[in-house]
Amino acid sequence: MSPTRFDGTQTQVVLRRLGAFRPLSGPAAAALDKAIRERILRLGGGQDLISEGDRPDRIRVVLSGWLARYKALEDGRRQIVNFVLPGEICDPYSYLLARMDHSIGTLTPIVYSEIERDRFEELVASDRTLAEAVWCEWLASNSIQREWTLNIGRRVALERVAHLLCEVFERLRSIGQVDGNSCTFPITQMDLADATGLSVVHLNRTLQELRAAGLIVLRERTLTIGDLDALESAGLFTPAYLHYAG
Amino acid sequence: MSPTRFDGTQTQVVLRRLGAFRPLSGPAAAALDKAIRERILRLGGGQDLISEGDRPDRIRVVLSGWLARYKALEDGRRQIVNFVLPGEICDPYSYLLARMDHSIGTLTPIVYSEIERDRFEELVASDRTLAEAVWCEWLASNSIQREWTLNIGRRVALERVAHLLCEVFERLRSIGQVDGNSCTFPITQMDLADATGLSVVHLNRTLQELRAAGLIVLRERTLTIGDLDALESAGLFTPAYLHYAG
DNA sequence: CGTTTAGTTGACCGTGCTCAAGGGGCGTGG
DNA sequence: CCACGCCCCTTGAGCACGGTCAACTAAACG
Repeated sequence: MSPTRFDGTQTQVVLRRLGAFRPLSGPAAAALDKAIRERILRLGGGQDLISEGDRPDRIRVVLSGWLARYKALEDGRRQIVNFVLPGEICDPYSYLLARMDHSIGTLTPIVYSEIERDRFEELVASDRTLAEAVWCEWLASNSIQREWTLNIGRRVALERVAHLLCEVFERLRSIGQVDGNSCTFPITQMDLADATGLSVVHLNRTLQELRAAGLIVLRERTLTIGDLDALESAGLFTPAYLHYAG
Repeated sequence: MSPTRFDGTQTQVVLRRLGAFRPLSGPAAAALDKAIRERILRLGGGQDLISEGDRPDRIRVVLSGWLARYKALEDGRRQIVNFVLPGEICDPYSYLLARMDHSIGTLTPIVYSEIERDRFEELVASDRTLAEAVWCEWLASNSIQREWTLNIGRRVALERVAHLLCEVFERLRSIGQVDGNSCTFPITQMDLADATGLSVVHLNRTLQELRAAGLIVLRERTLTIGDLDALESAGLFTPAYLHYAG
């Protein structure tokens, strides 16, 4: 499925993602689905959805494509602090703070939906399962954030990259976007380097190490994991921090 | 003030911290203060308040002393992913998830208050300013989390340590716990190393570099900043991400 | 008074960075 | 249609930042 097409079924990914934390009541799911469909938008790759310093005033949910939360230093150094994958809410409640403390940019072209603040608050106020699902989704995102800090602070390059690949694969699996042991992996090595705190050169060499060990095949924007157990072991990966109910 | 004494005024630090995000209504502040006073507890240094894998089921707020959120790898590597300072809420809403994804341990003896989940939910449901303040406090904690990821991923050792010292100083200032250009700094170099993703040896040398440059004096659990502007500049520190309303 | 914990220093080494160059794919314009 | 430029990936060489190992000191503590 092309990331820029919208075929009318993609709103399902949001319900599926939230449903991984709390089963949504029928009415809540219907109301959320309706709200999402009212304002579907697109954005090309390499664009900022919102930038550090902006005033956040609405909610956005990703229907397809990948984004990155990132922070940049003045001299150009950049750190991606998390990915935002399909089904995820970009910025729940962030309008409570005056300014964005980080940017959210597209890594690929995306399709997303915008929901105004008031509308969003009505939605979560109207149904407890929905409110809790949104909360959990956000708490899980914070948990991933912490795991990334551990990843960058205490894992060596090979572990670090392996861990990230395992995480992305699991996150995509939870929304039904893996096919056997393969998934789309539409980002550049420079993005991966900025996500792992490595230089592009060293990231490249680390990927080749993983390839040479038969753990992954990564080409043409597709990741295939040769031996998931081995990759998880190489990355010291355990999925508990993703907080999926299953 | 000894971190283990409770003199009856320390509940103020919580109101002060929350008030930095939203002015609390009088009744909300009074109700919160009352709830905090009902169950005051103590814990020695080097203890876990809650451990990874535990089921969270209540709220705790820190009245005095420092804690760390941390994650550990099986082989002993440890990463502190954030500090929890006086006035902060350890785990708002984390009981919505089944298991803790990280541990929270004391770096010093602490005084804290426990509030049961139901009681806490009543409190925040009863007053919008309180609910928003709690939300903001949590959002700000997430923001610090992101800054730490940037810090560890993209700043070199000297910048990294300088940044952390600036941040802690600002956080303590916001709760009135700095004295001029000095503040208590009650943690070991090993804790600092685990917070910055450095080895103890290299952290020690980095501190000495900062000392030699006249930027800091750090001894006997007290940090004195010689030249705050210079330290902030060395750490590429800007306080916007702390989200203080002032 | 012995033991433990925290801080410090030296020496050596390795992981990962920098700089530099080249190749391949792809879109664009001449 | 081909040329060119751009982006992304890859590779080599050299080096530096920061890690590891080890030993020693000083303070805290029982």
